[in-house]
Amino acid sequence: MSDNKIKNMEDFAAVSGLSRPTVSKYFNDPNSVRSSTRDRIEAALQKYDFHPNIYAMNQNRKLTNNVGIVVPYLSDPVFAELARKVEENCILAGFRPTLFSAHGQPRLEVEILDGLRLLKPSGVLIAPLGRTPNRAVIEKFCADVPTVLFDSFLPDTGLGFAGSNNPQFAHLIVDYLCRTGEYPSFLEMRTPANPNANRRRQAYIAAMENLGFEPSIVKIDGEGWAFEEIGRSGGGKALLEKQFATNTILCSNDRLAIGFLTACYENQIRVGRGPDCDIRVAGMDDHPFSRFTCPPLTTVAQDFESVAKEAVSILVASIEGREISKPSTFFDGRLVMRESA
Amino acid sequence: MSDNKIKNMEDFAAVSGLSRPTVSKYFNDPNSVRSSTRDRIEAALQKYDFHPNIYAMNQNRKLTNNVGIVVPYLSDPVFAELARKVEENCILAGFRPTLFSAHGQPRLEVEILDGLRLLKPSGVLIAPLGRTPNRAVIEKFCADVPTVLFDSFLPDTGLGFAGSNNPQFAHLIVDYLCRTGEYPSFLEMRTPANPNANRRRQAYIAAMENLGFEPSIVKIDGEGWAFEEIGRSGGGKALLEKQFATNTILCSNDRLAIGFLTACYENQIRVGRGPDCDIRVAGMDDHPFSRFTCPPLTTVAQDFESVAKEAVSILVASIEGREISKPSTFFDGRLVMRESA
DNA sequence: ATTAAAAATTAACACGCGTAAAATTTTATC
DNA sequence: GATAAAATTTTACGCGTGTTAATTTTTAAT
Repeated sequence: MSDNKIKNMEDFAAVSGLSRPTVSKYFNDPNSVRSSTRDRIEAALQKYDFHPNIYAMNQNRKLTNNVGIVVPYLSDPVFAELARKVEENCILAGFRPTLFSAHGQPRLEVEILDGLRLLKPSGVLIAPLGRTPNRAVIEKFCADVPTVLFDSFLPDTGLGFAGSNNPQFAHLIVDYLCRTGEYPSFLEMRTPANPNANRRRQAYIAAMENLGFEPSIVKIDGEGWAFEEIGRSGGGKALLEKQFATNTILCSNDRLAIGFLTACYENQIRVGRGPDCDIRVAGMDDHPFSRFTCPPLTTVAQDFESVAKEAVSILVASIEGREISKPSTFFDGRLVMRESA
Repeated sequence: MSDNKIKNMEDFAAVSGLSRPTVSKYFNDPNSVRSSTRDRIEAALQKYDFHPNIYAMNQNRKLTNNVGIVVPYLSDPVFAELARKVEENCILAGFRPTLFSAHGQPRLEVEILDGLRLLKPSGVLIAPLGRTPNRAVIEKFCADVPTVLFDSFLPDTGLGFAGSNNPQFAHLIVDYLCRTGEYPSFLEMRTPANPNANRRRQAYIAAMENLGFEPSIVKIDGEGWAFEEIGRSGGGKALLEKQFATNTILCSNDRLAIGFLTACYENQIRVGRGPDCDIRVAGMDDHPFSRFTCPPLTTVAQDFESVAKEAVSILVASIEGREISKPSTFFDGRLVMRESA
């Protein structure tokens, strides 16, 4: 640990008895130098702990080691989990991921993308907010920077996509609910913050018609990302006004369901599938807290791990110049039966 | 938008009819040039949309625009919220914040700090994991990089600290619970992931003794950051074994309380302050989800906004060379009365 | 031991911008 | 309009690394 004034690669090359270009080669790919050379460098690294200046590196390199990860709303535990797994996979693939959240604001999403351009990243993984005005911005961005979309699909944009098979989610839970009791009414926001909501609604309708039932959708007011509060107030109002066609409610997502469960509690409506219960409630996503609601929420679990892995693997393939065999993958969800339905 | 091959500041200076050093001055501080000059540059910016290469900038600048934000666990919505507000305040202060989560792993916390050194940030805001083996690492880091701690206090470390007055939290809620009913037993993890837990326990003891009651603490097993599950399983076990001295349970934090509420539900124990209820439950933090538990959780709200603002303001003061009048600030919590207690 | 191939060295330029000193121009003051 | 002050230009060097071409050294194969 005698780091005697090793200020740059020049100095470090000197103390390791090599030339700077050789050392530079090593840092760009340790396997590009002879193993005996590699050993000398690594021995010197132990003694002097030198780190190349990343700004000087990135200034000249065609490809930085940076990867940007952008999610619409990091305070939403579903996205926090997804982002965590994407980050993990990026690190495993040898990248330096940087995490960004649009905090639900389209303006911020644009700013993040602008900032990312300056970082000259090797690639970007983005779960778009999905708001119409930003579609063009994201398309433009994808044209400039190797970008993989995840979670929320945009047609003909980016290198590829990995996300959930939202229609399958709705079919799965609708089938389950119908099989085990009354057919479900659907609860959602009138203007969903996330475009996956639309696919889930459409699949709900299709699944219902498939089984010969009349779809029944209750749309509640509320803007933004405070889904629980929207589910509570809007869902409570819908309950009081008896807007639901049946006593089985399928919520567009778990966060909405969590708020709706609170509304049920406030109105002394017993939730569950027991004989003494008034109503069944189900969601979609398998939000980290869904297991801890009262009663625990029946839902469809997203396969975060597969989504994250696939998204990163598309990016890696593209960066390494390989063909992308399957640009878009939609992973099936898994039914999670708990006590709420 | 006729961006005709403007590749660097040289080119851009040419098309704006100025010299490169003047343009460079402008980008480092628009007010450092004459207003007529500023206008010419900004007019040219409209036409050519040039952005200085941040790698070249940061290579030579004494101070980069970067600020690192490090939190122990981003999937915990309490930290997600806190991080969001810190980020917001950094942007307002003119910085480029980058967010990192240690994901509860001390090893990752060290790696993040190592990575941050390379970024040569103007400053770092860190909420330490608080695990003993990392204390030395963080102290060393603080000696090298201007660093402000938040949320979790470490004595004699960094430029300053902003966090919650955890002892006051416990006093506040203990007083409330004693005033409105039976005195509380305390539920916590045997080996808390977060060091604030220790301050809360000590303050619970002090508050109880202050009021002439015998403190009663139930410690439950469980490692890691899955607090809800630990609260559910450990709390449920404690309930069955009748470990609690009273029927009022104060949980060390909201996430533990959320899990404990689930345990109560599973054991058909009615939670609340009504005459038909069996038990009262309270937490600390005001977790975003606490308003939506069944029943809604009585708790003490952290003043995230003040903590974030103060932490950033300490950093800004230090960077601008001003005296830091008050290095450590502990913000009081606000009692949030809901139905659980 | 000879020879071809692989790896390392040397020398040099490039990247894009910060910054400093001296010379020049512009602006403000009286 | 003269003078001082402020802003800008010119010139030049520095930052730490990537990268390339020509040369030398080392390794592997015969």
